Order: sequence, then C-alpha cells, then structure tokens
Amino acid sequence: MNNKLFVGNLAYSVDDATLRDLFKQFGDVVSCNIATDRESGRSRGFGFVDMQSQQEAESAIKGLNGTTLGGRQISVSISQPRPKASSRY
DNA sequence: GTTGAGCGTT
Repeated sequence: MNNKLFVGNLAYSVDDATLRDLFKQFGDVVSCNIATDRESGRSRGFGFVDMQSQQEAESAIKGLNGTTLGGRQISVSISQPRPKASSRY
C-alpha cells in the first residue's frame, strides 16, 4: 500500500500550498502537487499528496474526504500508480 | 472540469 493520496474534484483556486496546509493537519506532508495541465499551465481540478506514512494518509482521507473546499466537495483517496512514460500510445 | 509531470535512455 502506498502513502500517496489522490485529491479529486478540486477547485481551480486551490494550489499545492493549500493542499499541504490541509493535509499537514493529519500528518507530515512529504510532498504535494496540483495536477496542472502541461500544455495550458492551468489546474486540472485534482492533485496528489505524499504523506509520511500510510497511517497519516488514512487519517487525512477520513478527515478531508467529502469535505468542501473552495466551493467543491473534494474526493480524497489512495492514488494509483501512474502508467510508465515509456508506454506512450 | 477526477489518477499528475518530465526526459528521449530511467
């Protein structure tokens, strides 16, 4: 089990610092990043947070999943591995 | 408005 968290349905007004501040309340945030569009540079409406441990990650899920942030009800869950870049279509 | 991004050789 990984300790990466997927945060979906985020408001465009939310940034990486906002996510970090939210998740650090439940544990140590190793890293956090908003999924910005590579070609547009704009937020895609979701992000990822790397917690120090899975235990802290679970606490963050229970504490932040389903909550409203920036007017949007965010969805927090364990992220899934990203496909290999070498396997581009 | 929901599973990133980067590089051409990790």
